[in-house]
Amino acid sequence: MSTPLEEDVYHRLRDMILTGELVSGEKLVQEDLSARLGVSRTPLRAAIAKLEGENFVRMSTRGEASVSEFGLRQIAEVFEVRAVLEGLICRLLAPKIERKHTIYLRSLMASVEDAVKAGDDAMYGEADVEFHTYLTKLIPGGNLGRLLEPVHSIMRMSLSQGILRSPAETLPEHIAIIDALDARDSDRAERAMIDHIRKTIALLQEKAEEENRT
Amino acid sequence: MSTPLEEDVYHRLRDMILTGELVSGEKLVQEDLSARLGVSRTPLRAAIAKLEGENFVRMSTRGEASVSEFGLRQIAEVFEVRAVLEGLICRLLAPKIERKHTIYLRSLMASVEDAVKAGDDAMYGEADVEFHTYLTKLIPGGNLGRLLEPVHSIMRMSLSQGILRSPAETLPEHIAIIDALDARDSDRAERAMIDHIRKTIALLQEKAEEENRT
DNA sequence: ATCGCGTTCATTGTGTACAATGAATACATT
DNA sequence: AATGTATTCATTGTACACAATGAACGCGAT
Repeated sequence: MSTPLEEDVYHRLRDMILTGELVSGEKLVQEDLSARLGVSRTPLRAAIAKLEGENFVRMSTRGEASVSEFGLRQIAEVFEVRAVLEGLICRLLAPKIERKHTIYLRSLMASVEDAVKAGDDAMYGEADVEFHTYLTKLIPGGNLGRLLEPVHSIMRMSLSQGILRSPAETLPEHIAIIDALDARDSDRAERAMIDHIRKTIALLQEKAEEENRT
Repeated sequence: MSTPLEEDVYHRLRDMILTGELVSGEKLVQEDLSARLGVSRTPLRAAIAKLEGENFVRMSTRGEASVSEFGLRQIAEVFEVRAVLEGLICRLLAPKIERKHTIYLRSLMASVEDAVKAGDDAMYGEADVEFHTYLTKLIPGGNLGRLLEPVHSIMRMSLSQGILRSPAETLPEHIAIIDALDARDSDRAERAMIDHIRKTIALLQEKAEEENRT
């Protein structure tokens, strides 16, 4: 029992939400879930409380927990936040970023390009997430990082639903960000990152409208 | 028992952290706390888990919970986030803000000015928080608002420690923000808010250095 | 004196039992 | 039939008891 059950349950529950195994808005019945996960209600409640703090779960006025709603509209909202926060990251990072990091990111992008040319689209999304989480993890202190972790989870979720722009669009944008970082230009890096994410937001809003129309 | 004990305990615990009754870094011993609050460990643990999700509490590798560290340095970090997020709020709000809101904010600032002239500095901080939380609550959906709630708690904490700039500096900045909102100028409103908060950050960093030197 | 070892002790993690609450259902009354 | 009312039932909230784990401490061997 090296790892507490609570933590395990927390991760599993979180994954269930992220993968859509637990659908948005679905009620979380403690007894059912504890049976399903093979644990008692006690660690489950702890996990739910933590998820509630992270806003993955909402509590009704009664005491009923339900999965927070993550429709296209909500994802767009979260991405607005993501845009300015990751912009901030670039701004803070640019003045003193080390070469090895930008080199790594460039190589990551190069490998994506190769894979896409070879017809392997699967790894593209993963590399996209990696690009953004990598930058986040470079910030010392990790306070900002902790704030962005749930946001990146949502990002992963959104692209598991097939919501993303083509590499042909995003790759040059990523490169532009790296270039600005290499140039130690805080303003340009921040701007490039914000523009990059806002273009995805525009796509999300388009899709949301389209969905509403039907 | 209309309100669940968990929630009550959660609020009390949170306040204890915010008011400094529980000091930064202090270990949270469940038995002690439950005795102190007059409840069993069960609702206490729920509250701690939730606070952990909100990053007010950190868990050690063991299982020991401790109050997250909020020194000047950390507050400055949080304020960086606050700056871009509240900037975003202004950006989103500006295009369609209603007159009555800006009128209210102006009257709030006017009353502060009067109070300060009369020598009442106490309400100044409160009005400052009110200014920022009011704007936050204007955003529909409340997703962004939930994200900023803990941040504003920290803001309140910081000024209970007497960390703030004089009204002579900040009042004109607040007015400038309101003006930009009234003009429906998103860019200017965002910029004004960010500049406003970053000036406070500069003060925080000054203080932090000064503190380190001693 | 220092290092290793075993024993206590403090503290957290988990399960289970029970209380409390609100919702759904069935029933009676008009 | 419709409405109001009592009763069951599903579900959460709380306490408590016990298990498990790691730390502090003392004690003996070298």
